[in-house]
Amino acid sequence: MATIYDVAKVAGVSPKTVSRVLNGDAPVGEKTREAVEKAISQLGYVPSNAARMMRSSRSGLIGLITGAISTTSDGNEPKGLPDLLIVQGIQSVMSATGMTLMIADTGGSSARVPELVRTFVEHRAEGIIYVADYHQRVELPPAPKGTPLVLANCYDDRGTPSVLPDDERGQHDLVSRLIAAGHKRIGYLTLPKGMDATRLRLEGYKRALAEAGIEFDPELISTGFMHDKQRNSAVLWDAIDRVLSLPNPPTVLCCGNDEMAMRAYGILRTRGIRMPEDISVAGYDNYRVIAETLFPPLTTAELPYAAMGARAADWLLSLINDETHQQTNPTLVSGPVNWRSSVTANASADGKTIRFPLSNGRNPQ
Amino acid sequence: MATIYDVAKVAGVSPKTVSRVLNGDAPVGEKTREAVEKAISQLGYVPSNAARMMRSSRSGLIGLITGAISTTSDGNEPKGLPDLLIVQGIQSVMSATGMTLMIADTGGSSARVPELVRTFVEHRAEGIIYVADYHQRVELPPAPKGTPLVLANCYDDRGTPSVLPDDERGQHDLVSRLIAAGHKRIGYLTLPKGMDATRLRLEGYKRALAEAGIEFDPELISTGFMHDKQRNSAVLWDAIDRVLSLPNPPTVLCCGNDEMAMRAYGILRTRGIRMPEDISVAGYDNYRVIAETLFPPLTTAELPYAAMGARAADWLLSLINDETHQQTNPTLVSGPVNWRSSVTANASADGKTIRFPLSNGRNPQ
DNA sequence: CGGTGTCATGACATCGGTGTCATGATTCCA
DNA sequence: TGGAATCATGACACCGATGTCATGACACCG
Repeated sequence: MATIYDVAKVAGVSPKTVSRVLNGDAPVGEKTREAVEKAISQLGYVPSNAARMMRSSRSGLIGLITGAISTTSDGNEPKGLPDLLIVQGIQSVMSATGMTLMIADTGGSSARVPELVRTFVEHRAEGIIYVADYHQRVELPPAPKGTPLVLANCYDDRGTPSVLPDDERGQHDLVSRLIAAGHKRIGYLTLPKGMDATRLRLEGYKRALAEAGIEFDPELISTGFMHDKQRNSAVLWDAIDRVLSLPNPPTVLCCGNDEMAMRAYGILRTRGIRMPEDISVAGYDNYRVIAETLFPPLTTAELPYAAMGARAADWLLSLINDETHQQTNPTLVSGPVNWRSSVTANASADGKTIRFPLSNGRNPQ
Repeated sequence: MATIYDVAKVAGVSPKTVSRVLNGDAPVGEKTREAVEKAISQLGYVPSNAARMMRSSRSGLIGLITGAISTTSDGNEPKGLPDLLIVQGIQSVMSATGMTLMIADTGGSSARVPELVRTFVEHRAEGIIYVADYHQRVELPPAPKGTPLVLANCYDDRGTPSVLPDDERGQHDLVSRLIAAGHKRIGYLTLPKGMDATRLRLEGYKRALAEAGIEFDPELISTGFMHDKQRNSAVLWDAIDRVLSLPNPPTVLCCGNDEMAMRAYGILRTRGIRMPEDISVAGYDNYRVIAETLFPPLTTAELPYAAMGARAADWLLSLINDETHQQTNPTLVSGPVNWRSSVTANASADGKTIRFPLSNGRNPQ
C-alpha cells in the first residue's frame, strides 16, 4: 500500500506538501498541486486513518452495540427489526457527518457488553450508542470516561442520555383518531403487563377517552400477549372472546402490536367475522411488512425507529463536540398514526349493537 | 487517555516490557509482570489499535456494505430483514475471530459504493463483504487490490467469490415433502418473473415433480407478486382465482414468499375457504414473524440467511489469511423445510375433488 | 574457572501521517 | 529602494505502539 512518502517522491515534493494537498489546510502552488494529484491517482494512494489518528486523536469511529440485554429474551428469536431500523437512522446521520460505524452485538448476553466496549475503546471510538430491541430499562457498565454514551430505545437509572419512543402519545393519538371516526367502545388487547410500553400506552388510551368524555371501562382491556410463545394463540383467543361477548361489545379492537393484530385477523376470520364490516382492528408499530400486506391493510400507530436513531446520533455528536445542546432526558420521539382500511371511517350508529357469532372452541391447532 | 509510556513510568519499567506483558510474546519476570498489570488497571489503560496497527499493518477491521443496489428498489421500503440476518451471521463469525465489523449502507444508491469502499480502505479494512437484500446480480466497482471482497446473497460476472441461497434445492425439498404428504396437484404462485429466485425455484419445483413421476401442469403456475405494490392484492387475487377454478384444482398452494402467503390467508378466508381443511398453503423464506404468527402457522422453506453470512465471513477470513481453502464459486447454502400446520399431513384421497366457493369479485378494498 | 547459552530487560528505530517552525522567494507599500 | 508582509515549501519532531538488537545477570558444562 502506497504511503505519503511514495507520493511525495513521485511528485518530487516533500511529504508535508502532499499532506497539504490532501487536507487543504495551507495554500499550495497550482503546478505543485497538479503534480501531487497526479501522483496520488497514479499510485492509487489512500491515506491511512490510523496514522492520521495518531496525531489528531480523532478516530472518526462510532461504536454501536445492539442486542437484547433483557432477561426475557428466549435466545433464538431474531427480533432484530427494530434494531435494524434504529441502526439505519443512526447510520444516515453518521455517514452525513463522515463518521464510520463500528457495530457489535451481544448475541443476547449482556455479559459480553464490557468486552465489546473495550474493543471500541481500543479503536478509540469517539462515542458509543446502545440500541435495545424494545422499550426497556437496562443496566450497563459505566462508560469509560471521555467516551460519551447514548441509549436508544432504552434507559437506565443513572441518568445516561436516552432516546425513547413516546408510547403514551402514540396510543393517545391513535385512540383519539378512532374516536374521531365515531368509535366509542374501544377494545384494547395489551402487551404483557410489566412492560414499560404497556403501562405508557394504557395511560395514553385513558387520556384520549378522558379528553373525549368517554368513560373508561376496564372490561374492554385484556392482555393479549404472553412472553411464552406456546400459549400466545390461546391467550389471544380468550381475550378476544371475552371482549366480544360483553353485553356492549367494542366496535374496534386495538392490538398491542401489529403481530398481535395479524394473529387477531386469523382468529376473527376463522369465526366468520369480517373486517372492517363487523369489527375494526388497529395495531401498533407500523411494522410495514405486516401492516401493508395484511388484508385489509392495518391502521396502526408508528413506532418511529429511524427517527429515534437519528435523534440518538445527533445527540451523541453534540456530546462529542462538547456542545451544550440541551436535551431533556429522556428525549421522547413520537410518530404518526397510519390510517388504513382496517378501521371503518364511520362507526355504526349508536345503539346498533352487533352480535358476534361466538364459539367456545379454542385454537383448533 | 493513558499510553504505554504512562504505564511504564508507573510500573518503573520500559515501554517495551509493558508491550511484552500485553502481548505475551517474550518471557517477563513474575514480579515485573505484576507491577505492570497493577499499573495498567490503575490507569485504566487500553492499548491504541491505531498505533498498534501502524507497525503490524493489521487493522482487525472488516468492512460491510449493505443496501439495495438493485434498480427495482422503490426507495422507501425498509426491507432490511434479510440484510440483518446475514449481518448477524457474519458478526458471529467475526467476533469469534476478534475482528471488528465496520458497517455502512448505501441507502439504496449504488453510486455511494465507491465512497464507502474508500472509507474502508482509509481504515485499512482487511476485507470487505457486500450484502444484498435478495438474490440478485450486482455490478460493483473492482475492489482495491489487496483487499479481498466476498458477495453475500448476490453475484457478479467477474467471478468474485459469492455465497448464494440454494433456491433450486429449497423449493425442491419443500415440494418433495408436500408430495410425500400425499399432495399431487401443487399450485405455485411465483415471485415476479425475471428474478433469479423465481427461475431457480421453478426448476426445483419441476425436479421434485419429475422425481415423483408427476406430470408438470403449467396451469398450476401463476405469478402472484408484482414489484408494483399497488397492484399486488389484485394480482394475487386473480392468480388464486385462476388456479382454484381449474377443473382439477390444487390441494396445496405454494407461495413465492411468506409475505405472499400471509396475503393469501386473508384472501382465502375472505372467501370462506379454511386452511388447511379446504386447502393447504406453503411459503418460502421462513420469515419467522410471519410464519410462526400466522394462524395456522405456515409451512415454509427456510432461506438460511444467517448461515450464508457465516459462510461468507469464513470465506473472507480464509482469503485474508491467504489460505488456499478451495470453495466452489458461487457457494450455495441450503436450508431446511419448516413443517407447520398450514399443510395437511395427508392430502384428501385421490379422486375427491374439492369444489371451492368462488366469486368473481375482486379485492373489495 | 572460563566460555557458552538462556533469561529478563532496555535503547532505539520505525510505521505514516501532521503540527511547528524555519527558510527562501515574491510582492507590496512607504 | 529597502524593509515588512505574504507565499510556497521543506526539515524535523511527534503521536503510541512494536521489531530488532544489545546488554547484564545467571546457570550450566566440560
